[in-house]
Amino acid sequence: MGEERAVGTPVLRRLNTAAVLRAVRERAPGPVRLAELVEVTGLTRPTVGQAVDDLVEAGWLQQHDPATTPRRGGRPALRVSLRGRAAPVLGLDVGPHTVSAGIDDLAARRLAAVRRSAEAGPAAAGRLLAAVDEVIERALQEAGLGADEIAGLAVGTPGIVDAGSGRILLAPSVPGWTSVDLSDHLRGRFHCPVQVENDANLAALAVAGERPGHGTLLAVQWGERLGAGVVIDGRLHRGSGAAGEIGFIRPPGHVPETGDGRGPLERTIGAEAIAGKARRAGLPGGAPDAAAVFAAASAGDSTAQRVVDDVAATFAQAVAPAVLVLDPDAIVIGGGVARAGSVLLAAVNRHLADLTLNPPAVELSGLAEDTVLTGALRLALDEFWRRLSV
Amino acid sequence: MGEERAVGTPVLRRLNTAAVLRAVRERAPGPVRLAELVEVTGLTRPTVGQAVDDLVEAGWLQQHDPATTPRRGGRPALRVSLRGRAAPVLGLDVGPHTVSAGIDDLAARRLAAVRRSAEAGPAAAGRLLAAVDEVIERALQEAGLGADEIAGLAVGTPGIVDAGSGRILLAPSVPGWTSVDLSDHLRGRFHCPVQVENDANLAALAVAGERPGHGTLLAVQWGERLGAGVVIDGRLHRGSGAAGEIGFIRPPGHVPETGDGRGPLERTIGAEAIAGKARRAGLPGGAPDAAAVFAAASAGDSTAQRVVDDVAATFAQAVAPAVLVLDPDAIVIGGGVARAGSVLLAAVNRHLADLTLNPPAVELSGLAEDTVLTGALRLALDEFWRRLSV
DNA sequence: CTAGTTTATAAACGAGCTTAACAAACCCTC
DNA sequence: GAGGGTTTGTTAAGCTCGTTTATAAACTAG
Repeated sequence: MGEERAVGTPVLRRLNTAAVLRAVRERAPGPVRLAELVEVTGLTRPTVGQAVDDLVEAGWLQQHDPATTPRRGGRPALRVSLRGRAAPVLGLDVGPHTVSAGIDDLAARRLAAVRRSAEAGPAAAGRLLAAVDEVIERALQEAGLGADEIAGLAVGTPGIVDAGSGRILLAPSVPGWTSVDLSDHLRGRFHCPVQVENDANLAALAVAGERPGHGTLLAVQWGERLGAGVVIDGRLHRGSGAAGEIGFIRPPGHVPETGDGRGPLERTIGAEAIAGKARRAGLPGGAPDAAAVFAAASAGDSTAQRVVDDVAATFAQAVAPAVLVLDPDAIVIGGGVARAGSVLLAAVNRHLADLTLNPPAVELSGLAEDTVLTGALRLALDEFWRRLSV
Repeated sequence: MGEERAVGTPVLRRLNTAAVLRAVRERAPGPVRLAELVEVTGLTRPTVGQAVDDLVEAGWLQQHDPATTPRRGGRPALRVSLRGRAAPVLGLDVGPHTVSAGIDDLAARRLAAVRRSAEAGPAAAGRLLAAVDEVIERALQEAGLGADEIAGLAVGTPGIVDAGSGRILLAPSVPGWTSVDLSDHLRGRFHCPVQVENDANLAALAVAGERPGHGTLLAVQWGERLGAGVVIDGRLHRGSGAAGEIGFIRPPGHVPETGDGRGPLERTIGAEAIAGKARRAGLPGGAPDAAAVFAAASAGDSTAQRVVDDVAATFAQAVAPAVLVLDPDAIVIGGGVARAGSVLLAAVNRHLADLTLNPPAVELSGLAEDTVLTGALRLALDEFWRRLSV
């Protein structure tokens, strides 16, 4: 730790080269004129030239043909861009039913995306692991890459993950999953940094990536299960490892056990519980699912509206203390329930305004199915760049 | 923003000088041999010599008389130490009833500490401001310093403070306080960085300073009012400005308004409310205050024990959602109620264990009355060092 | 008083950035 | 198509800084 040895002129070179690389990255994926880099970095032309030469040599950047540069009435500029293929990263989303893999290049361009379902049930852990290996293989093939070329890897999984070892400590939704050392398994195949992270946390990272600027964000994944991730100034907050587990908040009143490892709030306002509430409230139309309830509420059905309001109130009361302590700029709701639309949003906003000092903006996530995968790729990329600049 | 211009060899000098200063600071307040600095920083002897010369010249360090160095069988070493007086910082704690000021030197040695009471009531804001000016004057006198020598200033005040402007947005406990621009007032007298911060946040910073290492800490101030500060990896979490306002968490059940701006949780388990609960429960001994209730509970009185358990349960239920989201390593309770001792602690621990996945260590703060002042001085010092290394 | 140890000083060297002058390549106008 | 204007690239001199290496200083132990 604290290795800051030998601060001589070579360190300057490293610093400046890193600054140039960062500047190119910020303008990715398009090519950048060297003169532009001079302006942006504040370095002088010879310095930038030297750094670019080094970076091209090392494979980080690629020169563009001067013939193709747009003319602006002077000597044609040299242009460079990130050579994305130089360090692709692999992301994985290991869900209880689905496993997906994606590969992004340095500039966050998607090189491959593969998805595969895996049946649940007994021995699910084993099947999941096999599915993981398969999607990895297919993704590598699709991108035309070997495992050794991968520069970073991040995996999203349900459950609570130990930050240090990467071991999964608690994963009620996948039987046997805690006894699989996923991190170790992957490290056997890849010789790059491997990060295992809770899926809701990665989703939060993906959501934060969509939002401009920094600040505090609470990103809720609301489906059958209920989880959240906290992102502060672009960085994931892990707490002592289990941050964001809002599914285990206990709402007022008695919540019957289900024995499937779900938390009290999940059992009260998870997608399944919402359908149950509607059924008990006598919503016409047989056995509705959560989506049907929200649709009915949107259409004006007063029974459904009461159910939605009840759900929103419970949610707001459950998270209000966390909102008061964390004071996030926004709460973004994703997951299956997020497709509910504005009915739910308005109700949550209304209740939260009543329960907090500084009600955050409550929004629905605009991200589609691949949220966790996107977050995993983002984490892998972030880690990669972080290592570069240290 | 992003000014990183002109990265030439002079930057190296700045970097290395800063590294030397940091190394000296880490060994404060004792003097350090130059040879030791060479070893610690990894720089070479001539470089360290140059940096030390510069720092002595600029007044940051002072040389020690070689005659006084302990002999170790060789040429006597040059030794330097922080010249604390070079940049003292001023801390203020503006409470509703008491105002205190403190001055620390660079090495966090206390140079002055002054306290003064200010009566509440109408026109309290004006009297407070006068008291602030007075304690500042006396502290400066006590330390033998002029206002221009102060290198940093931080103020703790009740209420919610806007991070950008330093304006106080909400302060129910001091009438008229929001219309006083404290930050502006101080900036008129001092030409150093001025930070205004919520008092509970500063207390949290002080508590965090007492704890080794990093991690997530929820520091609760529990007295008549109830507030908290969140410290993550040594840095204060401000959220959008009002983080930690646990007094406004709404516990289950109806909480009558009192119209004095206190939040629902404060009205339920604040010091005054605890006494009220005991009175209503029929605790013998007339009109007890909170301390008496805790004392009776410790002594074995079952009525008092029921009250304490009720209070602890309410507290635990209120903060459990925040604990699940934040997953702090510890909750430290300070303020008047903290003097309750292990009765309260045990009860809170018990209830929290039942309501969270990963129950944090609940502890009592070891800090005395000056918690907020200590935090203010710490914030001012942190800011000062932060500015130096940028 | 000499040997050994620890520390400080000074000069030579090398790496890196900056300045400044100059060259290249292109557009436009006459 | 020749020359001026513009943007960009190239090169060499000069400066700052850290490192290396050799040498001197100051002290203790025996």
